[in-house]
Amino acid sequence: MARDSDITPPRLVGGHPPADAAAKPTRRPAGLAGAAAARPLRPIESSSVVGLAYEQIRELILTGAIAPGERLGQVELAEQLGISRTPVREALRRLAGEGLVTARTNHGFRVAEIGIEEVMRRLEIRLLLEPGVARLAAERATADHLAAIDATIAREERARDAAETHDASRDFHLAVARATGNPDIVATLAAQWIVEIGRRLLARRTARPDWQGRDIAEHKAIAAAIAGGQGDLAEQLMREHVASALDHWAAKADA
Amino acid sequence: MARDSDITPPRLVGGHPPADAAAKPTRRPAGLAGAAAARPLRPIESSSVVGLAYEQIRELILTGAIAPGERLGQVELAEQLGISRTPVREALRRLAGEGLVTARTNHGFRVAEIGIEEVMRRLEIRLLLEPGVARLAAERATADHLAAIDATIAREERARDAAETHDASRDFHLAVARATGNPDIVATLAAQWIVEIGRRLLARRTARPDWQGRDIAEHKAIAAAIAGGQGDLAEQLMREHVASALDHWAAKADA
DNA sequence: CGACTTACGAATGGATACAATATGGCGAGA
DNA sequence: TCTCGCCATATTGTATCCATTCGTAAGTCG
Repeated sequence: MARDSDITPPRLVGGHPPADAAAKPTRRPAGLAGAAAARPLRPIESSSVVGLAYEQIRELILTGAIAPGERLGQVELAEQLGISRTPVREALRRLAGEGLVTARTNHGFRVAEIGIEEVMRRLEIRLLLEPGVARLAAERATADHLAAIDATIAREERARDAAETHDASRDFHLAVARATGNPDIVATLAAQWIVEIGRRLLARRTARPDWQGRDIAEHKAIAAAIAGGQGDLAEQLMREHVASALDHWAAKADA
Repeated sequence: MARDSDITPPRLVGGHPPADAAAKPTRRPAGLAGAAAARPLRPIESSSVVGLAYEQIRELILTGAIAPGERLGQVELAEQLGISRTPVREALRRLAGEGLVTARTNHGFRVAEIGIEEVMRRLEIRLLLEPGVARLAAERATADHLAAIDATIAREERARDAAETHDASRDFHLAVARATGNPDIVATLAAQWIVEIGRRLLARRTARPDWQGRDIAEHKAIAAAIAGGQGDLAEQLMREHVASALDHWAAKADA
């Protein structure tokens, strides 16, 4: 079959994947080479057309190429992807399960809208989850986990635009979650970012001049607390960290 | 996650989905009449065939009619439902998105397995979330919310078997989550129950003689704290409530 | 002149047909 | 007897086709 392009293999987020080994920070093949170690053989990434369509449509949505609220015509997508409508529909259905698109019978699929109030709802979930996650991470993190966390901070410092900054920041939080050893926590937390479509709302946030530097500083403090096994401190720092983001958005909502 | 649209119906509540009207005869009788009857599947005879197929397959999995790990043959399901494979596939893909079934390309769909360690991973998420949820509920609950919470406790007391008890107990926790006013919290929490396939593992838990009564008593105490606006107390009681469940399963895991 | 009706076109939902892949049995050879 | 390789069959994956519904806009009546 048309194996046109190398695909992004295991989805980072979404669904409830059973195993988490091979933790991959982002879809960049670069970086961590020998970390796998455990099993020399990795299962083959089967490239079904559905999977490819899923990846591509997802990327279109996440990069903002298709705006929130916009219609996702099945024929149009199928033609552009060079496939038939059937796999497109299944890919869309899968995206709907993740909340990236909405579906109404006989009305087709649309890119999910997201407003400030929804961002705040998600942040509230993070505020409930992440302090405890940080505590667990401090109690359980292995050396590999700590290295992975540091790597995301390094990426954050190297980031050159809002999108990279956002991705690295998100991956920091997911790396902390991974340190709990509970893959379901990672999946649940990752779901809170899924709907931040297009990273556009975030662009406004990161536009605030001092934000990025402050974010990184807070991340470093949290990482240090985790590395030092200081569960109470990590919990408290993470709570303040997420709460400040929530406050920031709340202020924006009023304006 | 769950947004409106009929593709994402309520499905959080205990009972069966509401009966749908609009009986529109399918234009294809497709006579393999006597072949069915193996499973309690009734042919679908309404619009939105995917949704209905989803409901029925989901019910089969949740009630344990199809055991975890068992294969979900597309043709078999399609024939028993009296529809074609296309909507069946889409329903299965949607169930895969929720983690109820697993999908491997060219290998078909299977009912997801779940073991004690997975139940514990889910409980750990609940342990992170629910204390804070209880606090928020105490701060925000309206009279309607309180009534809904009480209703689930009443159902719990009326329950006559393990399945009813389990459903009512789950609905208590979801009703508390609903009192936070954040629907995403409800969805996130609900996802933690989704994979408790067949309520079978739970049957063993509820088999413990004093369990049900103790559960109800704890629920009542939590509800009282929420109704009284005692956020600290509600949080603490909920933490102990969930923690005891986690301890219980941990003990089981050792045995 | 405006609101309602009604046809037409386009796109979705579902069914069927075809292609590709895996599963299981059988036989040959070590 | 066990293992490997091959073939038949069953099942999944994808494409194509038909029926139905929705959106739109022209057309008609008040």
